[in-house]
Amino acid sequence: MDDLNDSVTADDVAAAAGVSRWTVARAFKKDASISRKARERVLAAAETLGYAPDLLASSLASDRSNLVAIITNDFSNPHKLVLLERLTRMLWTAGWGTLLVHMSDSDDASAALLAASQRRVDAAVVIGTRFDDTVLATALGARRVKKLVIFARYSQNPGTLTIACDDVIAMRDIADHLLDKGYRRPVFLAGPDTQSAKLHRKSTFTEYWQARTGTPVPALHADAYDSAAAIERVTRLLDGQSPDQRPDVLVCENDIIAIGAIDALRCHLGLRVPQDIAVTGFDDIPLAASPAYQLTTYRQPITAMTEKLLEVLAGTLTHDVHLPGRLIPRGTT
Amino acid sequence: MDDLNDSVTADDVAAAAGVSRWTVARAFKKDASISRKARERVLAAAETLGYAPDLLASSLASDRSNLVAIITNDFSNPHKLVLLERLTRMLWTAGWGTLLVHMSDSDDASAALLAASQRRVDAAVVIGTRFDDTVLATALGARRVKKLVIFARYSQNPGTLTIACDDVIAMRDIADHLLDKGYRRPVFLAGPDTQSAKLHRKSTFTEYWQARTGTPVPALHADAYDSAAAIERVTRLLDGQSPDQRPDVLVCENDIIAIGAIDALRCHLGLRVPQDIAVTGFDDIPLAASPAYQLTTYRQPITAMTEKLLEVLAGTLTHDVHLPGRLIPRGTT
DNA sequence: TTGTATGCGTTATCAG
DNA sequence: CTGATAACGCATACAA
Repeated sequence: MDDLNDSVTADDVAAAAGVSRWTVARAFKKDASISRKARERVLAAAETLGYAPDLLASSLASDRSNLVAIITNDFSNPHKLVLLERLTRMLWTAGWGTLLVHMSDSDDASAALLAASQRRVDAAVVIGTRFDDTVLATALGARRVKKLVIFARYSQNPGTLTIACDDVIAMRDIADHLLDKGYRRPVFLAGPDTQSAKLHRKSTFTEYWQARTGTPVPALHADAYDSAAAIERVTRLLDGQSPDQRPDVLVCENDIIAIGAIDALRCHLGLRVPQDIAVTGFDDIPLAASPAYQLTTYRQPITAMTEKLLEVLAGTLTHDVHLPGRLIPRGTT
Repeated sequence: MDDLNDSVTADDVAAAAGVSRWTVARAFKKDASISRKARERVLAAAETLGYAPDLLASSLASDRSNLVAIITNDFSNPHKLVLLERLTRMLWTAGWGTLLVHMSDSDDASAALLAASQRRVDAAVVIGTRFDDTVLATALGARRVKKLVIFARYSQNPGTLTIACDDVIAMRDIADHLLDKGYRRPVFLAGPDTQSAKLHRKSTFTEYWQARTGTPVPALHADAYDSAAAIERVTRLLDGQSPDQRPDVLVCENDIIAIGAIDALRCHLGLRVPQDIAVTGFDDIPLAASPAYQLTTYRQPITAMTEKLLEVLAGTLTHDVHLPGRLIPRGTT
C-alpha cells in the first residue's frame, strides 16, 4: 500500500487488467458501453496500482478542462469568504475544479482572463463589487473565455451571464420593513461613486422610497467598500448635527459598510442603535448575527445562485438570473 | 484587434514569423538561447495573432504545471481571507496559478490531495487549523504530491514542510506584555480539544507563564473555532462567578475566539473590557483593529511566510521555517 | 462490447 | 543559435 506511484498510466492498468487502454478509459466514464465484468476488473486493477486519470492530459485531448476560474479583486469583505466557500464546495461536488485568480486593479482584468484562458478553463466566474464593466468588456474582447459569468453583482455586459440576487425585490423589502417600523428619514450609504459602478441598490431603493412616500432619499458615498471608510463618512456626516436634523435610519449597500456605520455611531458619536439611529445592511455576513451588532440585513440566496451557476456550466441555462433573497430582521431596526 | 482567436498555436506563429515552432517556444522562455532578432519577430507575430502559450499542453509536456493547490477546510475564520489574498497575489506575481480545494471533513484529505495530484500541481499548500495530522499523513501516503506545505500552522508530519509563525516567541511576547500590565490570573481559551490538534500556543503559553510566575494557567476549550462557540464557553464559565474568582485576562488562541469572548463579556455578562477582564487574540484580523474591539493581538508575518513559500516552490528551501511576528497592543489590555 | 489510429499543443533532447 | 524527433496521457471517431 505504500509503493503507490503517481506515474501509473492507463496503459499500465490495461496491462494489469488484461484489456486495452481504451477500455480503461471507458471504465472511468459514467455512461460508457462496457460490461460490468470488464469495468470491475479495470477498477480493481486501478485500485491496486493506485491509478487515477490524469486530468491534464484529459483536458488537452478533450478540450474540456472541468476547471472554472474564480476571479476576484476584493478580499476585504468577509462576504467573499462565504461566496468562496459555497462556490468551491458545490463546484467540487459537481466535479469542477476551481482556479482562484487574484485581480489587483481594474486594468488587470485582461491579465486575469488571459491566465484563465491559458489554463483552458471552461468558464470564468467574476465575483466582487469593484469591477469596471467597460474594462471587463474590452478584456473579454481581447481574450476569449468560453463562458464568463458575473456572480452576485449586476452587470449589463454583452457576452456575459449575470447570476445575482434580485436587488429590486430586496430593496423594496427593506423599504417596506422600514416604513412598517415607522422610519421616515432614511439616508442611503453606498460604496465609492465611480463612474463605472452600477450602484443598482442605491437607485432602486431611492426610487421606490420616493414613489411610496413622496420624499427623496439623500445618498452618501464611502471612499471604499470597507468599514473604515464607512466610519469616516458617517462620522463626517453626523458630527455636530442636531438630533432633529439627523436621519432616523442608515440604509447601507452592504454589511461591511453597515458595520462601519454602527461603529461610527456608537464609538465616535456616542449614539445608540437603533434608539437614536437605525441601520440596515446587505449580505448577512456572519458578523451581522453576532450579539454585538444584531444587524438587520438581507440574505442573498447563495446556494440557489450557485445551483444556477452549475446549470450554466452544464449548458442548460443561457440567460441572466435574478433570484429573490430574504430579509433578516434583527435588532438594528 | 477583434478577431483574435484562442486556438492560435505555436505553429501558426512560427509560420507567420518564418521560423520553426521550437523557436517560438524559445521566444517565450526567459533564458533561452535565441537571437534578439528572432525573438522580436516571434513576439510581434504572436501579438498580432493573439497567441499565448497553452499552459495545459506545456504542463503535460514538461511535467511542471506552475500550479499550486491551496487546500483548506475552514472558511469561517476571516483570517483565511487574509491568507488567501496574500497567497494568491504573491503566487500570481511569481508566475504560479492557484487551485483552491475545499476539504469538507478531515477524512476528506485524501480526496483533496487526489484532486490536486490529478491536476499535476507542483505543490499543495494546506491552510487551516482543523486538520488532523495523522489523517493528512495517510492521505499523503496514498496519493503523492510533489511538495506538501503546511502553512500558518504547526505540524510534525514527515514528508511535509511547515511554514508558520513562531508560536514560542509569540506567546512569550504576549505573556511578558500581560505581566508588564499587571495581570496575574490569566485563563487560556483555546479551540476544540481534539486529540489531533497540536494546541501549540496553549502549551507554550501555560508553560512559560508557570515558569515566570510559578502559578498554573487554567485552560478552556470552545467547541469550535468560531465566535459563537467562544461566546457559549465564556458565558458558561463566568456566569454567576464572583468578581474575585474571575480571571483578570482571557488569553485566546486566535482573534475570532477573542472576539467571541469580548461579545460574551459585554453583551451577555455585562462586563467591561479591559476594566473588568482583559482579552488578547492572535492573527490581527481586520476586525481586531475596529473601534468596537481594539483587540490586543499578535500579527503573523504573512508576507515573509509567503516569501518563504516561494523559496520552497523554487526548490531553494527545504526545511521547516518559523518566523517571528509582532505584538499589536490595543485597547483590550 | 471492445480494439485501433490519430491528434491535442507543447517541451526535452539531440542533431545540425 | 536553430530545426527536427519523440514523447506527455488521454479522447474522439471509427472499425471490428
